[in-house]
Formats: sequence, C-alpha cells, structure tokens
Amino acid sequence: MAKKLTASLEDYIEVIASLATGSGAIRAADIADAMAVSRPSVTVALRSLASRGLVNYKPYSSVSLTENGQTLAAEVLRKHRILSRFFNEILGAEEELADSAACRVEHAIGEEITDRLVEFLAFIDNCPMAAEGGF
Amino acid sequence: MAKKLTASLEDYIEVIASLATGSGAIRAADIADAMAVSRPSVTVALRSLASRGLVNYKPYSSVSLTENGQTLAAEVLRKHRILSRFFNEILGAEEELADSAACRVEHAIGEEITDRLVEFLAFIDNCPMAAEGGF
DNA sequence: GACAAAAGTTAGACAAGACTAATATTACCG
DNA sequence: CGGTAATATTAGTCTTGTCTAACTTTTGTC
Repeated sequence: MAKKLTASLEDYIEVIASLATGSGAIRAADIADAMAVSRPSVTVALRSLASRGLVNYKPYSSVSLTENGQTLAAEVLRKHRILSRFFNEILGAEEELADSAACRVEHAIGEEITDRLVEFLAFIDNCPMAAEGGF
Repeated sequence: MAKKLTASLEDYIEVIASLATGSGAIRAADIADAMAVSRPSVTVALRSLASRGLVNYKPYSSVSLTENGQTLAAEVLRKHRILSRFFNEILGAEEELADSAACRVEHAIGEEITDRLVEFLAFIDNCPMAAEGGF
C-alpha cells in the first residue's frame, strides 16, 4: 500500500472525490473554492498528489482521481460519514458541529477504529432497546 | 480565553503535565525523551508556550506549567482519557491502539463533543442493560 | 575549586502548507 | 482571428515543526 497521506492531502482527495459526483470536469478553481484555499495552494497539492499516483494532473487541464486515488478517497469519506453519524445520532451534536468534527477526526483514526465504529452503529441501528429518541 | 494551540503544542503541554505528577523538577531532556523528539525541538516549543503564558520557562532551568497551562493541560488530558476509554471499553480496541488513537483525536474535538462523550460514557456506566462484557 | 560529563541552546537546514503578486495560458466572443 | 476575461502557474515569503552539528552553561565528582 501507499504511504500515508497528510491530513491536508487527504482533504484535497476527499474534496476532489466529492466534486467528481457532480457533472462536468473538475478544475483547480473548483477545488480552491470548495476548500476556501488559494489557487496556488491547489496547484501545489495537485502536483503532490499526482507524484503519488493519486490524481491525473496535467498543467492547465482538468483533474480526476486515479484508481488508487478513488480507493483512498472512498476510505476517507467512509470515515467521515461514520464519524458524522456518530457525533450527530449517538452523541446528539448538531449536524453542522458533527460534520466539522468529523472533518478533523477522520484524519486521526485508522481502519480498525473505523470498522469498530461501523459495527457499533450497526448494532445500535438494530437494537430494539435503543429505538426512537436515542438512548 | 487564549488562542487555540496547535496539536503539537498541546502535546507538549500534555506531556509536561504528566511529568509534573512525578516527583522532581522537569527538565527539557525529560520532555524530549517522553515525546521522542530532539532537545532543540523542546527548546523551541517551550519558548512558544512561555510566550503564550502557559509555562514558566527560563533558559537552563527547570520547567513548570502556569495556572493557565495547567487548566489547558487538564482539558487535553480529559479529552485523552475519555477518548481512550471510549475506544477501548465501548469499541473494544486494544488499550494500546485506543490510547494512540486518543492521542491524535484529542486535538480534533472540542469541548462540546467531549462533554457529550462524557455523558454518553456515564450513561453506559449506569446502564443495567449494558453491564458486564460490553453491549 | 577544577574539569569532565550532562544538559541546554544556538545556528542553520529542510519539509509541508499556506499566502500574495506577477506571469502565462486557455477560452470565448465579437 | 484578435483581444480580453477567466483560469492556472510561477516566484517569493511566512509559519510551524522538525532535525543535526556545534557551542555554552550547569552540575557533580574528586
């Protein structure tokens, strides 16, 4: 497997994957807007991701994730979703807070903790005692 | 309140607080050893923390936390403990993994999420249905 | 009390990540 | 087709956090 990305590069990958679900080509400006970051920062990040084989990137043209990039993005998004759900549904945090916390924590937990959290949420979903209105 | 610290500086504060529970003065070398970091890095961090009024620091002498530093350390340690317990006791992760994940996540969640996690664990502790052997 | 070892700091380098200002490229419209 | 607007990149700077190597200060031992 590839070497671990920094939190920042994971964020770029994540945003690119999100933009990819929409229609149309992804341009650096879209990424910059989505991340509230300057365009030169995007250029640097794209070069770094390209050098790791995670995005297809040629100067002055549109961007896409490679196979590996998609795999990686999927894992980050999975962490994000499960954390956001946990913070919101189990802990009762507002959606916006849950989401922003998930955005940061997603870079700090590994696969095992994530898997266990998935199992935990699945258990709660099926738990008759935990139905309606949370705990 | 003071401006938010970086993850790195929070780590330093946390380690200093931990070392402070032992006996004897805290020296830079102790911090370097505890964090597996070079001594010059400790010097830099101490200067930064001192400039923020969080540690008492004079070159070539021992280190202590100020009142504000202690308050801040307590908050970080509280996050650490609650996260570690959650990962270990609720999710069932090995202690070592739970602790290392807590080490990273503690910098990524705020007071509100922490408070809610505390409440959640307190609920589980008192929940007759969740007794013995986890869920 | 002198002097070697331990501890601490300074100096200089590097990497990541961000920014602004300036330059280059592309694309669209008349 | 030419020229401007939009987009992208380059160049140069800053901050944070780390390192190694060299120098300084403190400490402890005889």
